Amino acid sequence: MSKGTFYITTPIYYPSDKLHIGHTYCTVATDAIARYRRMCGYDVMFLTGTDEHGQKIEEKAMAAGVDPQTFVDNIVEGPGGIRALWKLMNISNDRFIRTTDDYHVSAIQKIFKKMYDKGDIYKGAYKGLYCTPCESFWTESQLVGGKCPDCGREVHYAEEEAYFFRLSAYADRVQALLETPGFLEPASRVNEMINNFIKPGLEDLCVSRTTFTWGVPVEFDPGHVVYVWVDALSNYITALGYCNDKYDDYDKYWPADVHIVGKEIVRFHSIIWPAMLMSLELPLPKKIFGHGWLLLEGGKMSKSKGNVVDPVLLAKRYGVDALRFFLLREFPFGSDGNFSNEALIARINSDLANDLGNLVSRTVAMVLKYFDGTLPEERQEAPEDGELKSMVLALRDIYEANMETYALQGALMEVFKVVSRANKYIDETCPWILARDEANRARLATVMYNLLETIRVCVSLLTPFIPESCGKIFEQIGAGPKDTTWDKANVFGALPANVTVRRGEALFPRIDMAKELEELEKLTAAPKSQVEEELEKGAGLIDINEFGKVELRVGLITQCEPVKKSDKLLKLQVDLGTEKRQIVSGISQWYSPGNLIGKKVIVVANLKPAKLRGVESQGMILAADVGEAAKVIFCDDDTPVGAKVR
RNA sequence: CGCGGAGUGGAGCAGUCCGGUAGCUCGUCGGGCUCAUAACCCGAAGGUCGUAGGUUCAAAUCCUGCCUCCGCAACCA
Repeated sequence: MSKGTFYITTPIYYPSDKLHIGHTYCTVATDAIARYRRMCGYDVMFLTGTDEHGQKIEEKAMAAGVDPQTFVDNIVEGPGGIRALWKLMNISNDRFIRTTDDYHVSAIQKIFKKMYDKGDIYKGAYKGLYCTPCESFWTESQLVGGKCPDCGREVHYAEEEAYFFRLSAYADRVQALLETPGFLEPASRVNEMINNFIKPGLEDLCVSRTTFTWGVPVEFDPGHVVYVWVDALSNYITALGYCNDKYDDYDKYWPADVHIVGKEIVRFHSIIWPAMLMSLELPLPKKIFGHGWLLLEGGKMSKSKGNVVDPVLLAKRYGVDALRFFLLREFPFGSDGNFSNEALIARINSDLANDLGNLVSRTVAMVLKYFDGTLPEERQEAPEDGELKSMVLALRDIYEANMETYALQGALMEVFKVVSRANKYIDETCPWILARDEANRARLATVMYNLLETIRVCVSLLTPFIPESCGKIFEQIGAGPKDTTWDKANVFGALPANVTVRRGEALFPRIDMAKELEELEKLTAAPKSQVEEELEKGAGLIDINEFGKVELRVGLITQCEPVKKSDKLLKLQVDLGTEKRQIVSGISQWYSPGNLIGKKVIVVANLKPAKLRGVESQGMILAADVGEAAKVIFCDDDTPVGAKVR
């Protein structure tokens, strides 16, 4: 019966913040694929998890006043955390890995050592210009006036020891791999990888850090911690038991059939990860699939835009299945898609409520009304049954073809074509007219049976996408577990002839679009401003002396021009009364030179100079953040130039 | 000339590889039906396929230039 194994993974997510709809999208898609494979008879291993090390976590934990482990424990396992989110979203992962799990940590140390012993990891020097007080390396181009861009002090040439992975040694093999059809999909990503990273030359990769401690220590060289590449990517094998005794499935499931990843991390998975595996002399994953992003109003989702969509809110409001369905039905899996509340509600209403939910509802209602819920066994076929039946019989193959190429959207579209056809079939056969004459009893029963069979097949195929709702529908149409298998999905006539239906609740209630949009607006429109949040935390308060360190003055803009080769920068000449300053400001998207010349603004006069796009900036002008945009603070015309502001 | 994606009826998209009557979903308008979650079914209106050239009997599709939008990367002091 088993068709073999199928190992599928999501990325391991970084628990520095709550996860948003984008992470949910990726995980839900992976879940649907995993469920599909199980339904087909594969022995599936579906892995997801969290990548918990690194400087950012360390800093976040410190800011929250807890140790890093407590911090990540809370985000991962705590209430409203990542595991709770996956439970809510009905994710069927077989395993969950945390990179802070003991077995993973010790496995990473062994992996690191293996690569070191082989000579693929070597101790080298991270060379560069070093600023001692800032403990930071800078490249030539990052320097400002030859000095540290952070503090403005002198830098000196220094070397710091670090471990490097000989990525360059695998460049040719990686390129060949990338060019292997089917390895990296969608195929458009292949050129991107080759043009951006292979062609310019692959450099060896720094794989250890000494600047923070929250990571896997390099066993044979304390003081170094393993950097994210080795630590995180290896999760795909440590979770199977590679280099550890916790699990024993490596031989069974590796190599992975597919790593589902977001397009932003395609590079790590299609270049660095294979090179690491080559070094370890392990088989390579069969496929990397880079899905697209959900964009909001055409732009990227980001915290600073305040437009991060909360999956919990949506799932609770409309149902987990409705959200799952929307994500996978609305967007082509490989490309970016525009998320909007309108689209969500429209999709739920049209496909789930109007087409599928209503089809089930009207069919069950008719069987109850005309036959008291149980069909008689007499049948009478008619020519108009043919088209519906043949569509149902052809559906599984078409669906399968789509699913095999990760065209989740296409698979769903095909199922709904048949759902629509069934609705049309009701109109063609007019059961309510048949019901008027007892002589049509056999014909009427046939129509009902055909509808139930159509629903059975369609819903069987929808199970990987909306598992819970499908269970409820099966109950309503009287389908038992043996009627809803993959093998029965290309059979017409699996339900018993005298099938009994049961009335159930409305599965997908229709949503009042205008009302809901208003509600959603209210719920999402009031995120706390950053200032409020910081005040709440009691952090970020300064005393008057600290404020006094900032020298603010009124300045008159006398000249203004765009900085060449820059999208955002304007070069301003500002008169401060006692002196003139050149200030570069990133506001050209919102202001043209004409709107600025002659205006009075507030200038931070004692800011250390910095170089932006090669142009020196001797201060900064104050502007308010308005979402992504900036609004410069202008002074009244009669404010004297040079006046101190406090 | 940094890398990549995209511009197709009001909205969102398919079609572009392999030129040949421009298609889908939603919305709008008209009609039908009454089993059903004011749902369902039928019909109609609406597009010089970003733009300018070129190749061709024929271009949304191939070639060249240009414009606009988006993402990544660099600069939002």
